[in-house]
Amino acid sequence: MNSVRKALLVLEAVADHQPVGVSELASQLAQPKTSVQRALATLRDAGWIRPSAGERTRWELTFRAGRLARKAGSHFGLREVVLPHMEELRRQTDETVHLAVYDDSEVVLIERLESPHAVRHVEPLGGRASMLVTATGKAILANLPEDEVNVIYEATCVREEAGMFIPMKDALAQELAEVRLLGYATTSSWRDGVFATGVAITGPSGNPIAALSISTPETRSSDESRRKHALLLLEHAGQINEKLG
Amino acid sequence: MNSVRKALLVLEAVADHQPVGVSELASQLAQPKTSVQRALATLRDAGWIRPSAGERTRWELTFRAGRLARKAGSHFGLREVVLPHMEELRRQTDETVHLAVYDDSEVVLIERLESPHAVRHVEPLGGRASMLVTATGKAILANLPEDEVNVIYEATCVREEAGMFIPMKDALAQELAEVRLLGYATTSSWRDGVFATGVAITGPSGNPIAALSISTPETRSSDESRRKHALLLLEHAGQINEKLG
DNA sequence: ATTATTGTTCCACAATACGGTACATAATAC
DNA sequence: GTATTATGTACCGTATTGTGGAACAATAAT
Repeated sequence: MNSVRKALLVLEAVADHQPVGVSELASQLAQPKTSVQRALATLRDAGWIRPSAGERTRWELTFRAGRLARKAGSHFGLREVVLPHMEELRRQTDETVHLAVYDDSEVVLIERLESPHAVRHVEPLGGRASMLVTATGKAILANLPEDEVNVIYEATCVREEAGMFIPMKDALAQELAEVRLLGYATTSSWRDGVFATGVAITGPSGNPIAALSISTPETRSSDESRRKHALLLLEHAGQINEKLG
Repeated sequence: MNSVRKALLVLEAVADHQPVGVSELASQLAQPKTSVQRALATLRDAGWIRPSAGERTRWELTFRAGRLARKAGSHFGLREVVLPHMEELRRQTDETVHLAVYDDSEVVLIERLESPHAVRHVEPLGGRASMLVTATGKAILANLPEDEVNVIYEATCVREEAGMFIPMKDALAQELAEVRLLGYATTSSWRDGVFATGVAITGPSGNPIAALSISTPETRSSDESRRKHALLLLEHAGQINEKLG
């Protein structure tokens, strides 16, 4: 189904450049204008894109992808199961609680409950981050087979954004072993002045599908609070895994 | 491009039933098993779905749709532009601030900053609601041409969930006229005990693409706070529209 | 043991996606 | 002002490609 492939590529190209016209897309994708036009018409008929007002037809996404996204990375409505636990975690800690899934060698923040404190750590929803340095990312990595970890490691190196810290391969392996032992991951090297603790959420298959984390400003972080956060996360993750199983 | 249409239907069916097998999908969609299987293989190759572990092959979504969704309803990164204003609004009001887009005759909550108060209004991200009774929905409707409003009205009536309040058509028209005059919409008939004020965000084309709202428990709501919220929203919406233009 | 259901492969047929060419309109250059 | 490029859209004959019935092995239900 070549046409499907092309149509999906067109869809993603529209997402990246919206609002955008046929010709620009065609040159971007190195495809004949006619083919792109056909794909656009089909995607419009299917309700995934719409022409924005104006003389020259510019294409933009509808929210149809959003309907899917709500369910992506979540068998059985991950969010519905996890959200109550996130509320409880915040109540118990008064700190910011994050839920992230992994996609394309990165973690993606899909839900967040914020600390009530004036000083707090805020990340944008939908934001992406390296798996090698975040608490959520390392918690997930620790539950993946070694070869997949390697793939992700390489992919992260390739991406290699400026100023990004990438741990040595053996240092990472050692840390992941420790994470497996403890059951949770921590980081203070992701955002300056933020200490985070994370645990993986594994579906019924045992594969990690998401991770929960608690972030605190280092000024509010102590040995005691770190222990408390780790314990709470482990407890809730256990209950969540139970519910998903 | 019939195949594209079918593939997209399969994709959405997978989203609705994941994890799900070929046969169930085929009967669900009333399509020959072979066609569905072909579509699944293509979607897998394209990276939109993956087989979940297990003997019998069950299909589930990857997070690829999520990548699109982040950009849906937002040319020029709507969220990036709006988020700082939401932060400022919450700082100024200490109340919950919502950002919603509209899709398929409903409003969808895509970003939320919560009130620091113990008593606060919390809606789930990605949640959907009628446009006819929400502050965000009415703010958007007031900026749409009359015929589109009618389409949405009819669609909402058809959906007709149990216990859902649907205003009379002329009452709605009158209210929307008032919203156009004031520039903002209010509601207290959406969630019991919650008063909300909303304004539309119109892109460069003048079409409404999203809406901002402030929600407060009625116990904390007064004539003064309502005036304040409306003014702040209008001010910020103006600045946002400026930036988008 | 028997039956129903599932995921998967094969294949001949024709439907349909393909992309070159063409045309009209709107920005741009001169 | 005209000339020129770039853009969105329509047409059309060819063969590439998607189509769905039938058959298969393997599991689950009876």
